[in-house]
Amino acid sequence: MPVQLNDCPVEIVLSMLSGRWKIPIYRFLYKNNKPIRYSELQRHLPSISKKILTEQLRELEHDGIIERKSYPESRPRVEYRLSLSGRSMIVFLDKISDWGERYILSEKRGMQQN
Amino acid sequence: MPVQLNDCPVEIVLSMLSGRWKIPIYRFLYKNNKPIRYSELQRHLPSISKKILTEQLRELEHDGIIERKSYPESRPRVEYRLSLSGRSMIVFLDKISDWGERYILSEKRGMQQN
DNA sequence: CAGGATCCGTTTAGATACTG
DNA sequence: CAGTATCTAAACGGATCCTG
Repeated sequence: MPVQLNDCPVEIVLSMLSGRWKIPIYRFLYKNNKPIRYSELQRHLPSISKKILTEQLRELEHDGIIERKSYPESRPRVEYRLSLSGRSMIVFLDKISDWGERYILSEKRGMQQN
Repeated sequence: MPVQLNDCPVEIVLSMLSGRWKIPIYRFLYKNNKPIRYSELQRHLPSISKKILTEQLRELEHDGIIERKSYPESRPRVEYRLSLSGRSMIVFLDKISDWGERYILSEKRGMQQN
């Protein structure tokens, strides 16, 4: 039997963001703030394979962070964008970023208290 | 060649917290707010093996989140506690927790806008 | 007591080829 | 265009036994 993820909200949220490409995908969708095509994501993340891109998008969609809309035209088109709740993650992502910048600076200075 | 982790601070910080037991360990050290022995951690995390516990502690120590102090007495004793910078992670961990609680509530209500 | 060493199954990422 | 399917390799977590 697998060890179940406990019910700590932090662990649940972190697990939703764990995946090699989820933050890069998030950042790209956040910055552009409009529906983005599958092929645009692929072009923007040069070293990702289709299998992985699709996998990460499916997981983000399953967790309600992004929304997917398919336009089955002669040239099939699929667009992704952040959901409202996904977009609201920025409140803590910004805090993480701030902490990270400080941490990285401290490291470079040799961790002198600051 | 491994794909390098890019220089996004969010990715760096999240990678420091990725590991099955890092948040549970963090929470225990944070809550107690004093040096905690290896065996206490082990008792508090019943389903963790020594190998994994040691691994996760080493990584947290390497990333400057916790500090390790060894007392080589007749009965060897090792204590762990959060570093100052580790303890300061609480500012974003609390935000993640808040977001998670809201997200979980929304999920239970069926994602009605809120 | 607090590990280290070894082995092993699962998960994750990636390369490549094929398809509606 | 936007995926599947298949295969391989590396990372991760865990069980078990050994040790200063």
